[in-house]
Amino acid sequence: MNKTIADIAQMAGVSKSTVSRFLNGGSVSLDTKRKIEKVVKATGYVPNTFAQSLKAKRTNIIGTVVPRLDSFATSHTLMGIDEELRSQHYQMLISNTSQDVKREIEAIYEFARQKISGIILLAAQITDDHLTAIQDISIPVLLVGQQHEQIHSLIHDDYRAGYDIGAYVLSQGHREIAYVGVTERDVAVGVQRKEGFRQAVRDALPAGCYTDEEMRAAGYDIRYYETGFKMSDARIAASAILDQFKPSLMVCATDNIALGVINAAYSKGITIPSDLSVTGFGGYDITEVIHPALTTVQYPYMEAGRVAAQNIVRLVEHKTVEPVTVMDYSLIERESVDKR
Amino acid sequence: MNKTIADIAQMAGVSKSTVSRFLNGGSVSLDTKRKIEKVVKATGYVPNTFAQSLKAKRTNIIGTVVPRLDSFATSHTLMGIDEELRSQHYQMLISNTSQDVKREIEAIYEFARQKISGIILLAAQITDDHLTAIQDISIPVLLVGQQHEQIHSLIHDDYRAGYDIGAYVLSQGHREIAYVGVTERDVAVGVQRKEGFRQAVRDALPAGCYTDEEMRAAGYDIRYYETGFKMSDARIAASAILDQFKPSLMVCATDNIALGVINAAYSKGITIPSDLSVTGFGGYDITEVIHPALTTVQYPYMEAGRVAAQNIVRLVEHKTVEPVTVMDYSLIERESVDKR
DNA sequence: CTGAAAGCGCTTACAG
DNA sequence: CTGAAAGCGCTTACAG
Repeated sequence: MNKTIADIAQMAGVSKSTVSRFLNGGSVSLDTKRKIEKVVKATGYVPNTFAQSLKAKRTNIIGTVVPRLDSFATSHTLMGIDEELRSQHYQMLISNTSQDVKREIEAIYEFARQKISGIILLAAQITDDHLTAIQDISIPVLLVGQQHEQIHSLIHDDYRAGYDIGAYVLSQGHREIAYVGVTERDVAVGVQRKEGFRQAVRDALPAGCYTDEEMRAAGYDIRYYETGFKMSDARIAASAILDQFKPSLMVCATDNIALGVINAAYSKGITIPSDLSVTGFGGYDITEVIHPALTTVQYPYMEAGRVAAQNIVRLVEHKTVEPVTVMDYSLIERESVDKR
Repeated sequence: MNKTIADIAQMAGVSKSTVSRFLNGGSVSLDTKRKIEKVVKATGYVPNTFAQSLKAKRTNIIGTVVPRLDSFATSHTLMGIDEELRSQHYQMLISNTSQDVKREIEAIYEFARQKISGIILLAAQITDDHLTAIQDISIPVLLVGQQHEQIHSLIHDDYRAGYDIGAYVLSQGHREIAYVGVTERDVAVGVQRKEGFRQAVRDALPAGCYTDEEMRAAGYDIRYYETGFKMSDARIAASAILDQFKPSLMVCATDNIALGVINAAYSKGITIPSDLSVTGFGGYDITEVIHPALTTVQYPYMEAGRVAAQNIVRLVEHKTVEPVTVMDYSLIERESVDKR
C-alpha cells in the first residue's frame, strides 16, 4: 500500500513523469503503457491523494452542506448525490450544520480551504452572508431545494404542487380549509407551496369574489396558519387551531406537519378522514404505512440528488448548466382525504 | 485565502520553521509568538491541508462507514459522531455503502489510502473480509452496533433490552406471542434481542417446563418468525403470520417491523392494542406520534455516536479504550400494549 | 529558542 | 513519446 510513483517508475524502467502521464491519460507509447500497467496491477499502486491535490490544486471532491441529517428529504437527496458522484469518480463530503446558518457559512469557507471542487448547498434560505461566501470562494455552487437568481439552482416544483393539492381538495368538495404552513423565510416550503395553493383557491372561486366576506358568502372559509418544521410543534399548533376552527380539511406544508396534525386530531377524538381530512407534502415512506395512509405530494428526492450531482460536475468541468432545473412530482391520493 | 507559510514567515520576519512550530504548538518565544499571531490574524492565514497531510502522513479525519443513510439509527448516530468530532477538531467523512458488503470493504481500503486517522464502522455483520481489511490497513477501527472480539466495539445492550421487553409483556399477561425477528447474521438485532426475550420467557415459566408441549400445557404459546428490515417486508410477513396464528401480542425486533405489523393489522381490521398488542425496538421519533403510540425500547443513538467519536479519537491518540463499551437504553411504555 | 535544508509524493512546463 | 528538474506548501530532524 506504500509504493510511490518513484517505485513504480523504477520497476517499470521509466521515469516518474511517464508514469504520471500514464496515470493521467497523457500520451504514452503502447509499449510503455503496457509495462507500467503491469507494474501498477502487480503492486496495487494507488497515488497519494494529498500529493496529487497539493500539486494539482484541486480535488475530485464535492462538498455537500446539509442543515440536518435526520430528515427523509435530506437523506434521500444525499443518497442520490452520492450514487451519481461515485459513478463519475467524484467523492462526496458531507457537512452537517444542525440548522445553524453561521455554520453553513463556515462550512462553505472550510470546503474552499480544502480545495473542494464544487459545493452542493441544501439550505432553507439564502442570506447576504451566503452570497458573500459564495462570491469569495470562487468555486462552483449549486443550490438545491431553493432558488436564487445569482446561483445555479435545482428545485422541486413547489408552486405547481401547491396548486395541484389545492385543486384536488377543492374538487373533493372541501370548502372550510386550514392551511398549516411554515415561515416565509423558507421560500420554497413557506411561500411557494402556500401561494400555489392560494392560486388554486382563487381559480375555483366564482368571478369577482375576492374579499373574505365574499368568499364566505360563496361558501368558502380558508384560513392560513404557521408552525415549525417539527412534528411536536405541529401537534401543538394543530391542537390550538382545532379549538377555534372546525375545518373539514387541513393542508399541511410538510408530511411532518401532517403527522403532527393527525396526532393532535386523535388526541381530541377527531377521526381521520371522516371528521377531518389531511394532506401533506413530501412523500416520506412513513406516510404510506400509517393508517389512514396520507394523501400527499411525492418529491423525487433521490433523483433530485442524482441530477444535482450531474449539474455540479458539469459546473466543475466548465460545462453549461441551466440556471434553474425544476424537478417533477406526483400527487398521491391515498386515504386521508374524504369526499364532502 | 492564498497566503502560504512562507508569506507569513516573511511578514513576521522569522523563518518558516518557526511559523510551523508556532502553528503546531512547539516552543516559540513569547515575543515571536506575538509577532506571528498578529500576522496570522491579519492575513486570515490557514494552512493548506494537503501539504500538512503529505508531510505529516496523517489527517484529522475520521471515516465513518454506514450501510445506509435513510435510517433513524444511522442518522442520529452520525449526528452524535459529527458533533463530538467537531468539538475535538476532527472532521467526519461519511461513506455510504447502500448495504453492500463489498462496498464496505472497499470503503475501508479507500479510507486507508486517504490516510484517514481512524474508522468508525457501522456494520450489520463482520465477515472475514472485514477482518482482513482491518488488519491490512493498520488504522484504528471502532465497531458500532455490533460486537467482535478482535475489534474495539460499542454496542447497545440488545440482550438485556430483549429480556426487559419479554419480562414486561409477560407481566402484562400475554401468553400467546409472535416474535418477529430478523436474520441471525445480524448478531445484535437478529440474535441478541431474540435470545434476551427467549430467556425472559424461560425465567417466567414454571420450573421444569421446557418443551413446546409443556409450555403449551402451562398456557404459553410463543412462536418465532423472521422477516426483513423493511416495513414493506414486515407488512407482508405479518399478514401471513396473522393468517395462521392469533397471538395476543407481537414483539418486533425493530420499530420499522412494528410499523409494518401495525399496518398489516389495520388492513385486516385488527384493532391495536385491544385485539393485538405490538412492541418494537429503536425508539424512532415516529413511534411516539402514531396512534396508538408504540411501546418500544429507546436506544440513545446520538449519545452512542458521541461516545463512539470519543473512543475512536482515544484510539487514534494511542490512549486506552475498553474492548467493549455498552450503552444503556430505556423501555418506553406507551399505548400499543394492552393488559390481558 | 531559531533557521537552513531536506523531503513528503506528486504534476507540469520545458527540452529533446 | 520521454526524462530531468522544479516546485506545490508544509514538517521535521539537525545544528547552532
